[in-house]
Amino acid sequence: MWQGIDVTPTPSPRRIGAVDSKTRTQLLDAAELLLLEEGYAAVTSRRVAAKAGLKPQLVHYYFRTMDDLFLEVFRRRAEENMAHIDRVIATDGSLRMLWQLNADPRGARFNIEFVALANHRKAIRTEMARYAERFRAAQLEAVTAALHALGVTDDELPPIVALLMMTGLTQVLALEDALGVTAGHDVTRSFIEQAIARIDPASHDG
Amino acid sequence: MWQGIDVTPTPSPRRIGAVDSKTRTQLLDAAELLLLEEGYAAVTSRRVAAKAGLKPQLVHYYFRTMDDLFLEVFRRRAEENMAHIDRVIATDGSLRMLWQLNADPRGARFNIEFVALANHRKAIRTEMARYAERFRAAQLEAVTAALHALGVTDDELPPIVALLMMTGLTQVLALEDALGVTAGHDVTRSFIEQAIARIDPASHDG
DNA sequence: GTCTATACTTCGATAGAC
DNA sequence: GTCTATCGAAGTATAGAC
Repeated sequence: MWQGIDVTPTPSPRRIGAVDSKTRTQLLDAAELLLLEEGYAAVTSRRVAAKAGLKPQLVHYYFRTMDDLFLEVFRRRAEENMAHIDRVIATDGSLRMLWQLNADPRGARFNIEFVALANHRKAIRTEMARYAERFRAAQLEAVTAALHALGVTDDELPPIVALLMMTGLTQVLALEDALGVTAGHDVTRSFIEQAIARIDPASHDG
Repeated sequence: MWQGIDVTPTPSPRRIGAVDSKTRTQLLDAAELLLLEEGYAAVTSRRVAAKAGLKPQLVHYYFRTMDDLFLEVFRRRAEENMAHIDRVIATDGSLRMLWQLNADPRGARFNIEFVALANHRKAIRTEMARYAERFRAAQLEAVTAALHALGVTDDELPPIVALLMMTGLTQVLALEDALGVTAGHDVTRSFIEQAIARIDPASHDG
């Protein structure tokens, strides 16, 4: 299990609540919901507490700073995603499955907020980079195996290019969807699915 | 010229500074810089004013609300981008040029912040959607013309798919770059450039 | 181990002086 | 047309009571 790395320069003398506390989990849930619904700027100690039906000061009892809270929200989701990816790939590492894995719009939305946050919070940027590399490695391995198994050479289409295109495309679709701009999305999705079906006729939907 | 649409429900009686004021421009510049450097959460009336070397209350003299300020920052950039796109396409609408147009990392970064902002500010979401559609239409027209001129049929590669893939790819490259994750980026960029050179040998770099 | 009283800072916004 | 004095609400964080 992932332990989390404490990078506190001089450990604060202040006391922090137990990590297995039910209240702590409620605060994390509330923070995550708030982040998804209203963006990171809405995740303040007062609003998180209000959403959880608790006193604002409890946020700072369980999390030394707001950054610590953000980090925990991120890690929790990231670990879950990582496990999900590993599970799916182990079961069915087909191109079709890898496409579906990336096409989840909820994950994309979560991403948008954290990327923006990472833009100006060093601790979060570092943690995101760490997970981004793990996600990338796991998916690249699967894409490489899938393409090679189908006889696609690196000259025709390098696996990393296929992966980055897939990631970029799903990201941009999710992003525009959030804006309410969806022209051409269906056409694009079915084109990709047909392209996958063409080079990998064996894998098909349930 | 774009006029801007006032959607104020009941027009506030409060007085607002002239749009051609030099001070107003200084505030917009400061806000944009702050947004790029530290993210939207750093764009507060006090910090914007401090960066411009002015009093905080001036922000609310020139902009009724902080949302109005954000909208103006966005519109200013968006108009500039739109003009740039139109100019480039009119001069050279080749695939190569369209790729380079999207590959500008500064624009991508600006985008990230505003997408995150748009996630929970309706007025900004609406304005972003409006411009997203204009950008899309202009670029789609150019991509369609370029592909058809090269004999690429819609069955082989629909223009909207090509455009969304290009947009997504450049976005994901910029985004990862900001995180410090750049593995495979160079390989991908040169693969795309070679692919463009292959189907469009006439267009080449200066 | 859990929670609360409280300090002090910064926020957006307005009313009114020049 | 331009700018300032000031308000009330909300922000993070700590020290100490239970």
